[in-house]
Amino acid sequence: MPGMSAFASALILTGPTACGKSALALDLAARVGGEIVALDSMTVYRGMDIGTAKPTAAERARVPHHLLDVLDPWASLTVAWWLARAEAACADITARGKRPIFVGGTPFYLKALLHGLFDGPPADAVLRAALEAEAARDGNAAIHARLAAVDAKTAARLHPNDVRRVVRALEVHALTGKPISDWQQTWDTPAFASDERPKPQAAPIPGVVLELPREVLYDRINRRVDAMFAAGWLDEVRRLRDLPHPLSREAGQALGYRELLEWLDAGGDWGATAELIRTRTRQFAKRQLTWFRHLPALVPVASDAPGVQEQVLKAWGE
RNA sequence: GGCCUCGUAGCCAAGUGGUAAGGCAACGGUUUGCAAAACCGUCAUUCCCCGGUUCAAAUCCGGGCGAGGCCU
Repeated sequence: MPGMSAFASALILTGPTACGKSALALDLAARVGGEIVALDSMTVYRGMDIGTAKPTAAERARVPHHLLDVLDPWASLTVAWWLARAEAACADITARGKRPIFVGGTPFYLKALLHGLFDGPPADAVLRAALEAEAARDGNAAIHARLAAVDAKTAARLHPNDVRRVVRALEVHALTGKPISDWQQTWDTPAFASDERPKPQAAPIPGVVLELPREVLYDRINRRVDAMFAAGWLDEVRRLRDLPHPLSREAGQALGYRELLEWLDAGGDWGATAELIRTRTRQFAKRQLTWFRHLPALVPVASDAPGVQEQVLKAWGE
């Protein structure tokens, strides 16, 4: 795993959306001489502030933040790009004698940070489009069968309707001549539990997941979404819509932004739209939780407990 | 008070005599270059209640309760 040294003194603070990560991180950063690196796939975009709960200018003045506002909303983003930037940011922070603190809740990026990515080929837009068209034309089963012919192991673990992953598997095979299952040796997934080959050591970055009772978390999510509306979220989305370029696929799928954009040009029941956004945000939190539950390296800490700061510091080994 | 319509899971809803579609929500899960995305699984021994007809009723009949509409 390249560049692990850049993460040598890093720390992680994660948790589901609206659990109180950012506020806590500010205090923690002051105590450990840290700078914050956003572990987030959406706060990278300029102009997407309210709906992504991006730290404010005042908060950023208190503690330096990295990887915020580094992309125009019409630009695409991938995990690999994020990971490379994160590594560079950490190197920079460390060189200045500070400690990088990853703060955010994008679980896929977190997993990539902890376990690395396999050294395979990046996405090939043209090939991918062709593969997707093929799936649409011949059916999901047909393309899945094609994968089974070249990579039985991966085909067996992917549902035929999981077109996205079937396409990527086919893409990697087409580009490298090797099945993706040969490349994917980095992660310790159950699918490879029986493999004999040695698994690389995961990067030992101390990490904490903030926890909150489900009902409390859901209530905070509902309130925060409403607070975002009150803060002018809809106007922010109007501004994005009036930009010279349309949002990239990645930015356009941000929670709430997608629904608000749809509401702006199709109209409809505002109350229903607001409720849809609250619901989808709760569902996202649920998905985050299933990742966190299965990342044993993370130490759980109750977000609403008195003395959280001390508990997090202790879990970090400080 | 009379007439009509309706009552199926948390919500919407199909089914009008042959053994409870579907959607949403909820809950669980997958996740190696779109991940705030995408995908998968589970979820009514029962159809407002009581009685009747029938080999068989959510479906037909009678009564009750509840909701809505119209009339006086």
